[in-house]
Amino acid sequence: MPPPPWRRGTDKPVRQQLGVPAIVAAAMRIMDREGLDAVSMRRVAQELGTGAASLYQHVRNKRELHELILDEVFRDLDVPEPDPTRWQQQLKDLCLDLTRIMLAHPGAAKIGMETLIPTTPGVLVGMDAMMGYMRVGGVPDHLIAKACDPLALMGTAFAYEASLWTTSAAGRAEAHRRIDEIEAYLDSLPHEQLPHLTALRKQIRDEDDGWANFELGIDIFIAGLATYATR
Amino acid sequence: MPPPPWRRGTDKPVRQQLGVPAIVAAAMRIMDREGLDAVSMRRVAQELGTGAASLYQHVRNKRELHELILDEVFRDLDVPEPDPTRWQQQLKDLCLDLTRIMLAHPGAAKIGMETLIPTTPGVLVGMDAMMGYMRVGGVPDHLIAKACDPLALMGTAFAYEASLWTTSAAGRAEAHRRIDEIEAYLDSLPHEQLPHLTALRKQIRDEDDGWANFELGIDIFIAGLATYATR
DNA sequence: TTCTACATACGAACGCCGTTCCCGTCAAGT
DNA sequence: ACTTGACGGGAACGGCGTTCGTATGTAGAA
Repeated sequence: MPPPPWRRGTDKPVRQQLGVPAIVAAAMRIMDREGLDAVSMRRVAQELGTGAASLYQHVRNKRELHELILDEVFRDLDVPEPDPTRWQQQLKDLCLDLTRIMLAHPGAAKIGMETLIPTTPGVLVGMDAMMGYMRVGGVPDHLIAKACDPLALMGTAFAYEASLWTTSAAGRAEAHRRIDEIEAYLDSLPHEQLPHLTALRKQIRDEDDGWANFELGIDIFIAGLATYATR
Repeated sequence: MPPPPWRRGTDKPVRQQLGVPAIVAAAMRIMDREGLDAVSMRRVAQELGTGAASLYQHVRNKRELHELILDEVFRDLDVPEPDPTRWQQQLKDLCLDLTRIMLAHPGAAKIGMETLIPTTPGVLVGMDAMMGYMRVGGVPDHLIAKACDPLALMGTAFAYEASLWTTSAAGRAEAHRRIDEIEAYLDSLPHEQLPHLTALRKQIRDEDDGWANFELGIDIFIAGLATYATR
């Protein structure tokens, strides 16, 4: 039973109850629906029915808000216990999963690239798991510290690139326009210019499936890594 | 003999001679000095002593201007003839060189990441060379088309990340602050949480040299690629 | 119960941004 | 000499991140 109207202090509804979780949730809603560029302080505030200034009580600045989104996304990562007999598969799965969750929230990958060293808990859990797989696989410690970075970078960078054109129909159209441009350019050139690009035109056009492409990239890297393993 | 002063139409000097090369040169000057974010239409126009609107006669929009910068940067790449006996070294050198020139102009890497598929001549020359090395190395054609992408992506992504903190003292300080944050966080946790991250703390802190790190990443990838080569 | 102090909410404003409109001006073609 | 069309650039539109100052609801003190 609601309180009678005359007891309400104001005709305005109850004062907004802001808070970090509400803000992050709103931001993610906007990001998934309209893309990362739409996640501005003003737009998020609007989503919550308030003004931009209010957000600064809970969040230092836009960058911090973005990092909070990234953390939220990483919480979807699940990390099985390392198993020495199939560490390569596990490592690969983790990389693919990492990329998958970023693609599930286009925009997250961009945040991942822009954030120097993500320090939020969700991200650290993922890093720890990745290191674990390499350790049980017998990759030397000094190598792990160095290999972790490019591996995570590959996943993030791929997700970033993919989200550029996967998201919108406009992006996809743009990509095809670009490929056509290149083909036209190749045609306009004497054949001895750019011979390899010319020879591989077919393969490039066929290779439409970016994901298989990426999966292979990870395979290659892990194959290289296994070369260095001692066990 | 110059015309007498009273014959001049205005006291202003001769009409500005704009043009794409002048604009790109000015933009690069600003980028190298103040970073990519400072390369705004207004700022570039100011550098040329004119208004922002004037630039739109020569350049479709800001994105196109950025791509022109990227092309200019890629012109610094030099590409030796492929040599079947040392294709791996050549491939590695190209990747490193690619990354080096991007690091020489911080901001270029960000453009490279943001640009869906760069179609400018300078970039295509680099791609062609990369494919050439793999072909003489006996990497199967269908694989080349797929491997080229992640390889270029690794270089670009690394240069991007590196330029985030290499450029300014502020960035470097930020990076160290982040590492300290992580260490403090690890200390505050029960030991069984994040065990691998904890175990590798030393290696992570020591590994200060990002470049060696990246070089190793490329090595690993090429080692993996050689696994697939038939010759 | 009334008053006070404090944390929070938020309108307004500052100085940026990309882009477009529109008009003045100059140079080349007729 | 006149016309025309391409180019330069001022002003304006709508949006941005962030800060300042003030209003407001609440919790604790008197």
